[in-house]
Amino acid sequence: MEDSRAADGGRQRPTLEMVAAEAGVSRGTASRALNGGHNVSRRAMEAVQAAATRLGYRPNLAARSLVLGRSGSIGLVVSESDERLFSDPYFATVARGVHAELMAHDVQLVLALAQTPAERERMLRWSAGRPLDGVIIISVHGADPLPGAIATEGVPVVIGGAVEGPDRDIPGLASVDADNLTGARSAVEHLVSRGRTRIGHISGPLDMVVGRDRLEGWRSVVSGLPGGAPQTLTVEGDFTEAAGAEGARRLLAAHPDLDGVFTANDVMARGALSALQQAGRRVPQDVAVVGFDDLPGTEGISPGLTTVRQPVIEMGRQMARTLLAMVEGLPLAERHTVVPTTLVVRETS
Amino acid sequence: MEDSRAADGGRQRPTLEMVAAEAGVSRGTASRALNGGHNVSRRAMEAVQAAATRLGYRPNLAARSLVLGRSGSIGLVVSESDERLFSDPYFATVARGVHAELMAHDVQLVLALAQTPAERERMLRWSAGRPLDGVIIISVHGADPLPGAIATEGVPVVIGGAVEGPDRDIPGLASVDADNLTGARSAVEHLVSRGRTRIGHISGPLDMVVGRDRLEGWRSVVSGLPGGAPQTLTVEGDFTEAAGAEGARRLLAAHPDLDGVFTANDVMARGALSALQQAGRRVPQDVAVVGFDDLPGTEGISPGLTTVRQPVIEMGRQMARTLLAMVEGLPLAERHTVVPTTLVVRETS
DNA sequence: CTGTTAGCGCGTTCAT
DNA sequence: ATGAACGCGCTAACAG
Repeated sequence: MEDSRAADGGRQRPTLEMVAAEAGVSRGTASRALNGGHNVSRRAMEAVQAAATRLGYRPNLAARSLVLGRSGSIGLVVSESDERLFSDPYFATVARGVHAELMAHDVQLVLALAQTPAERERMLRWSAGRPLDGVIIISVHGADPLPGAIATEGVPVVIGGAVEGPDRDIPGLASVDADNLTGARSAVEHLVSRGRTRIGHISGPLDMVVGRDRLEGWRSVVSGLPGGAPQTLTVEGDFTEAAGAEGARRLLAAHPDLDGVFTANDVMARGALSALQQAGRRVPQDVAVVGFDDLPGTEGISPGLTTVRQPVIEMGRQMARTLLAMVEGLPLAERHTVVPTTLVVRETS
Repeated sequence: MEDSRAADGGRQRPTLEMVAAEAGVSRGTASRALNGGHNVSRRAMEAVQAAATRLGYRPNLAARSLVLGRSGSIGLVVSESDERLFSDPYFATVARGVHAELMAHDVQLVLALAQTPAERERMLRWSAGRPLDGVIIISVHGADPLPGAIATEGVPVVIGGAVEGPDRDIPGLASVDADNLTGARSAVEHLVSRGRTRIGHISGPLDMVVGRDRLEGWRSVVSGLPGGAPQTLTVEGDFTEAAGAEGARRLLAAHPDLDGVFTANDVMARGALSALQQAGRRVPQDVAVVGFDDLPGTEGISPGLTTVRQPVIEMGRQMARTLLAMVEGLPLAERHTVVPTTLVVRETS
């Protein structure tokens, strides 16, 4: 098979062996010259680099991974429908933070989707094969077994969001989350301080920890109010604008005297805002609104929205930093990081 | 180093060798048993599978890629800012089509971003290292050298969009595009048939072929109208809603008698729609509007919008099919595919 | 049907 | 500073 050629009608891809031959050195020297260049004479160095350029040499990453036990790339896996992935600015913002940190460390970021059970199974098999040095998983619903399963395969995992249950104790699994409970409380307390007494909540999906945490924050404050925290003051949403609008309508129907709304994210706040206005309510005079997120670059989404800011880009960076540390085998100061939030008061409250 | 252990505090990851030993067969037999199972006795088959399960064996993908010369995954690279990637439903839709087709062929899809020059350089180096069997590139701006460069490295490339210039002749590079010229013409001709005579165009980025093609389609029809196709009837947009609104305002300012607008995509149409209404124009009575795309699931974006439908999901599938064929080394019927569009008339015209 | 062997391309000892 | 040799984990080709 001396004559085996690539399917691309070209000649055989140059290997390190060929570069070495071209440069008149051994493969070992060529390898050293190309990485770091320690213990290599100037002459050899230059000869190798010239040969590599001349031949258009590109190191085969599979071979390198095999010997190094590392691929130099990490994955961002999203357990979410592609619609939401591409429509909710939250994902883009996390990705931006992760991306920024990884670029600084010269590691390649790949995004992958794992929506259906079949895909999650495939994702497990795939990542267990170690094409990635580690994975960041965001938007975890329910008691999703995927993160724990991947971590158990020996692949470091960082979850964007909180981790409950036994997964917390898996050594190869870390997390970065905002302090949703405190953040939600600050939002509702702010509404209370503004004299609001009938405060509804449009929650996130209740199969997500983030949804339950923000709901709990709301409840803990509202339950201290005269009217208490009846079921009817809460509507479950799914973080989409449509859910925000629908939620506001339902709250209004159940409580015409509604004077405040806390939504679990800003996208739903936008939906609520337009529904409230369509219902003839003035914001904030009749009903005050507070959201959650305050993502950079989304001022256009809901101008003047009072909201709870979580530093999403920085959280993304933190996820990446944590993961890289785990890949290096470094000890972590804390496996489960909680980041504080900030209330940002604007015109809607 | 007999005792080298993984950093995850666990024992050595099981290799095929260990599975074979556990099953009491040779590595060759174990390999055959695990893939396809040809020429393997029932007994051996079962023993190997049992051993693999017992040990929690996961094949090392790097090793497999190295010998097979194939990774079993392909990349979708987006030359776009993460904001647009995540905000324009077009990308999600292409991704859905690509994804669907790849899943059917059991190949893993990975998304990667290549925005800045530095990132594009890194992307070239990375893909040349063959971690991917092929690459689909969408949203190509200007005379981007990246696709051609990757193809020249022997990695099959399919471009989502048109290809101009010398890249068309690179054997390892194919493309799938809508018939933008004809599509745009049909949109404008439709407006003309509705009696419109003052038809403006809000274009896509003119550094993209798709932007220029749709503009040209508009021009070819409008230039035959009494008023001709003056510069002022065109505004360059960037496919965002804000650009659509701004574009409509500028068109209105230059041509108060504007009675039709063709936008290069539906997202901009939405922006234009609200700007027109804010300016007191009724749609379609005063100004008729036609967009481009008609992506599934976006009825909520611009209800009742007349538009030029391009079958984006199917185009995504076609990109994947084409790429897979190239990876297999199969001959292509046509390297540069052009897909027809359909005018969909609704209430805005 | 099965075991043995030969690489895939590369980084890294270990001598020199 | 350099070359020779080894092995990463796996599949395929070859004998049996």
